Formats: sequence, C-alpha cells, structure tokens
Amino acid sequence: MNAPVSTPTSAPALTKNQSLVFDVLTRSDAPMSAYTILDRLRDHGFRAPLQVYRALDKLLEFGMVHRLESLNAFVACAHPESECCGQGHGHGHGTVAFAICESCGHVSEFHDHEVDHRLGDWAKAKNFKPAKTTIEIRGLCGACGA
Amino acid sequence: MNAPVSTPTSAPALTKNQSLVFDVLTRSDAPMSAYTILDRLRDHGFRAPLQVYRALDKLLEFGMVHRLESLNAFVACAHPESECCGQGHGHGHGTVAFAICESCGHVSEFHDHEVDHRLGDWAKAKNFKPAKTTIEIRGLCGACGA
DNA sequence: ATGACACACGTTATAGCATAACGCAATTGA
DNA sequence: TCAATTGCGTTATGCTATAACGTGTGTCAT
Ligand SMILES: [Zn+2]
Ligand SMILES: [Zn+2]
Ligand SMILES: [Zn+2]
Ligand SMILES: [Zn+2]
Repeated sequence: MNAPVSTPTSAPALTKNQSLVFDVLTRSDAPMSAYTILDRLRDHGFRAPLQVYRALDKLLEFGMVHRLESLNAFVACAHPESECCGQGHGHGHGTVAFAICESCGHVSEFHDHEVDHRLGDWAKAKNFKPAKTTIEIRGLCGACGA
Repeated sequence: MNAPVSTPTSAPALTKNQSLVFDVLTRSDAPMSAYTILDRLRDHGFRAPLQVYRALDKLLEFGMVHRLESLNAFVACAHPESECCGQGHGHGHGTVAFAICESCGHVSEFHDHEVDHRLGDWAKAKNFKPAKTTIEIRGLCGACGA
C-alpha cells in the first residue's frame, strides 16, 4: 500500500510522501528547510524529520528538487523540462546555477553552458573527475537591489 | 591582553585564538569542521564551539580562510597571495572555485576569470547584485580517480 | 585620570540540520 | 512460497551554529 502510484503523465511515479513534499516545495516561492517542510506537513500525518529527508533524497535523485548548499534548504527544480546539456539521469539537466536573493529569498535557477564547459576543462586538465557541481550566487535580486 | 598582536609582516594582526585556529587549518591537508578544530585545540584551552566560530568569522572576513558550503567545513586559503581580480577586501581575491576529492578529502582552490565574468554577465543582465559566489566541484582527484 | 566605547574572550544554554538503528508492511520476481 | 527490495513510522542520537550574558582590556576624547 506504500508503493509508488503510477500516473498517466511523464516523470517517475511518486509515493504519497514524495508527492506531498514535492507539492509543498512547488508551491513555495522560496527555498525551504527540511524542518519547515515537516511543519507544513504535520496536518498530513508527518511527525518526524526522516519522513521529509527520505522523500527529499528520492526527489533529488529524480532531479525534481535541488539542494542549496549555502542555505541548507531545498527548492523544486525550475527547469523548462528540457534543456541543452541533458546528461542522462532523471530530469536530465547538467550543471545548474542558482542566484539567491538574501532579501526576499527568491531563487533563480539557470544553466550556463560556457561556465559548465570551462569548469569541465579545468577538471580535464587536472585529471579531476567531477561528480556534482554546486554554483550559488548570493546577493540582491533586481526587485530588492537598491 | 586579548588585543591582536602586531607583527612586522603583512596581513592583519591575529589574536591568539585566531592564530591557533589558522595554524590548525594551515597544517591540515583536508577541510576541517568547526568541531574538529575545537577538538584539536582542547589542549590549548579551547572549551566551546563559539571560540572556534568567532575566530573563523574573523579569518573569513580577512580572506585567510574559506568555508566549503557543501561540506560545512573550512580550509585555509591556498592563494599565491596575489591574484588577478583583486577586489578590495582582505587578501584581495575575487571569486574562487574548489575541487573537492570525495575520496581523499584533498581540496584544490582555483580562480577562473572566464567563469567569473560569465556569472557576472548573467547577474548584470538580470540586474542581480552578487555579494558572494560559491563554486564547488565534488568528485575524484587525479590520485584517487580510477 | 575618568568615562565611553570597541573588541576579544569565556561560559551556559539553546536552536537548527541530519542520520543511525530498529521493526513493520507491501511489492516484486524467482 | 520465499527472498529481496522498497517505503514507511518511531525513537534516539549526533553534528552544526548561534543567543545571551558577563568579564577584561586596550583606545581615545574629555
Ligand atoms: Zn533543475
Ligand atoms: Zn529579492
Ligand atoms: Zn583563497
Ligand atoms: Zn583524492
């Protein structure tokens, strides 16, 4: 009874908990910490952090959610579904960057091919095998900037 | 008696605690968490996390130490002291990137002008005012890679 | 000198983020 | 049917970071 529920749409089937977490993140206009998500889902039966973390682990694996390392928080993926450097797993997007407004909390997700290549070249030159790349710009968005 | 001690060399004068923390980080060949630093300094009178965090805050401000967001850990700056995009504060280096080996823990700090500009251009186009940029590549270093 | 101020420090307590370890239930596939 | 896998719920624990309080010490203007 806890198995993922298949849908007629695309994307991997989500379990109930995964759907709940994903919905909360999707509706939010700012990153959320795992504990904030937990609080939003108390009414839906969530009682412990692990319920959230387990769902997040899967959503991250599916590429439907991103973790913001500099914030210890999570956002729903904002990709237009299909991007240039599809790289195999899940949603299929390569390295992505985030611009995080420290005033209003808004996050812009974007991909810059050039940056990606440039870092790839450095890695190749140093014989470094990249697994996951984090790019986060903290600052003030257009609406909040002086 | 707790004021910074002036030295004949360059760089800002460090207090005793700041020096101790910086020395530990400098001697380490891998990033250290604040609590690991604390443990290393018990013999020197450190008893509480705040002693470490306060020293780290200053060292970060001076640009002598960097925080690795994806690791919640800290490293001594590995710059050759003077770099291209000096940007005012402290040591005077612009945005820097880190390649972190997930096997041996070794960290390479580098600066890529092109990447820096590219992200700057994106920000300018979006009217986003960057304050601090994080770039971290996790993977396997040349020595550890298959 | 004396007071105001800034700053480093030490201590205790608390807040916030993340995982370990256990056992149960349902699904899958041999 | 049996074993392997996956998701789930619960309790306890560990790691990371800061709040709030008070102390001592230099600096500098009065
Ligand atoms: Zn995305
Ligand atoms: Zn904003
Ligand atoms: Zn540096
Ligand atoms: Zn290595």
